Amino acid sequence: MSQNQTAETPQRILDAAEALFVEFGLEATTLRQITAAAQVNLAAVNYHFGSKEALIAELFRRRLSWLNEQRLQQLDRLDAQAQGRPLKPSQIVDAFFGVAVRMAADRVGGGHNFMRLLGRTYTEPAAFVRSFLAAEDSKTIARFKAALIKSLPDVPPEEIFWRFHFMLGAMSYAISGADALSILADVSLDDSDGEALMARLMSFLIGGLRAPLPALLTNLQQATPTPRAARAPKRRSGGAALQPHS
Amino acid sequence: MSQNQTAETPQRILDAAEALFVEFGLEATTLRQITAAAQVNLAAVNYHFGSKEALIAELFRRRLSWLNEQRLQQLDRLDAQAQGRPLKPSQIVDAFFGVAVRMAADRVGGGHNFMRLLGRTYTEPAAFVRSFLAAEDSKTIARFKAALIKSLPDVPPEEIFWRFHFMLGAMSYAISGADALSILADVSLDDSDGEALMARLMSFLIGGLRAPLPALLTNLQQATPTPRAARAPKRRSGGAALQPHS
DNA sequence: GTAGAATTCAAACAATCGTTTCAAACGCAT
DNA sequence: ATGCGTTTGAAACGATTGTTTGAATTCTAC
Repeated sequence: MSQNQTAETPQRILDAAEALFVEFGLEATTLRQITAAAQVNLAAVNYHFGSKEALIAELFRRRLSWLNEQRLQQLDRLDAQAQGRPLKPSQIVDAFFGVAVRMAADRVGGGHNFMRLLGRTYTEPAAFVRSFLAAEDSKTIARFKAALIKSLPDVPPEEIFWRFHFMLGAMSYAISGADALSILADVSLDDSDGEALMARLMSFLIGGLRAPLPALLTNLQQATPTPRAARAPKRRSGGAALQPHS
Repeated sequence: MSQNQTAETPQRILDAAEALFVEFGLEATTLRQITAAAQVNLAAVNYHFGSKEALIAELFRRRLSWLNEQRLQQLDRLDAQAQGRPLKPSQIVDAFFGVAVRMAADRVGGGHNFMRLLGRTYTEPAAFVRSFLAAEDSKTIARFKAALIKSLPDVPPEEIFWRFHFMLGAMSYAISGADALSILADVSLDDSDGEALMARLMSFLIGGLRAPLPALLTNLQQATPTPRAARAPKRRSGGAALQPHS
């Protein structure tokens, strides 16, 4: 037994876990699912990684470090050839989001699965996930925000922060792609073409980033009713609530 | 005992569950947490709702029905006073996203909690959640998409679908707000002003929606390395992987 | 007040979770 | 081949999960 075929056990576990986490979520995916898919023993996860949490952390770390490395290299390249002059916002946006979307377009290497997972994770409730996400991303984000501020001297930094945040959301949903979109659209959209998605997303992002500043001190609330909680009108239609089994 | 103070048991359960789901997620939140927070007996959830899944469904239903009702009313109002002429895209966007953001600004009625939960749920892995999300939203989404298509006759419908999707993502992150933003920004942004957030988001959305169409048949891949999975370089720094307890 | 339905309560249910255990199998230097 | 550290294997661990049970309690109508 134990042919140790091509990849060693930790790699197999990471790859299997990545696919399952996308499908079922971090919490709902069990170690038994993962080890079964990876064709390794159940105890292998705790042996090689120490715990499920450590497995998740390592899973994100190996991809995020590569992703942010590429982003910073791209920004360095642009900075070098700009020779001190401020970059165009579209260049900065492309360096940050373009690398991510191109990674998401990589279906065979697993990048697609990971990016779908990552987009969801920025709003993940689990505290430990957000903590190492922040640790991995903070340096990169800081450099890109600084570049954007320098690139858009007429836009207040706080406004840039928010728009960067909005762009992250748009990218996240763009990568989640057909999953959530199939809810909304009766037609099935073709999201297999990563380059086309990239082009769509990029023009949207630039349009939003360069939009005219909001007139903050304008018309207050319009004729909209107060958004209170809807009192639940009636719960069940038919019979009483006696022992609602099955 | 059993003072049955102000709200009856099902309401108390729904309100408590809503707050806990935002904080810990749908799966990670236990019925014992919920019933303890609502100060009701553990069995009350299964008695009144039938199961945890049914509780979640009812929780989303009571808010979503109200939300989509308001959206459609707003669109009806605009349609009526437009008298057949196509609406401005900003009007349509405001009718759809404005109602949501204003609901998210309602912190006392629980709307804030729910909208944070909703934004995350569109990318939720759990199948049963997405199914009734689709059921609740499909009619509303269809009407708004039709309005947008009519409002933007020069933009291909498929492009509008995608941009609508991007807008949903931006709104989701906008509402998640300071949670995810605190990862990215060292400064603490003030997201307490719902009207200011609304203004920021709306100008971003309109800018993205009205952005020039991407030149789809342009430059192909640039000088970016192939986004393969990074081979995990080294896992642990120090000692061996023998019994890594604690 | 009393009967009967609706609700609440404490306790237990089977199932499944992440984790641990310890012996067996393996890899590899000598 | 021998010895030893590394990895795998099957089985069990305690804890926690959603759910169910059946008796007590409260509520409502007569």
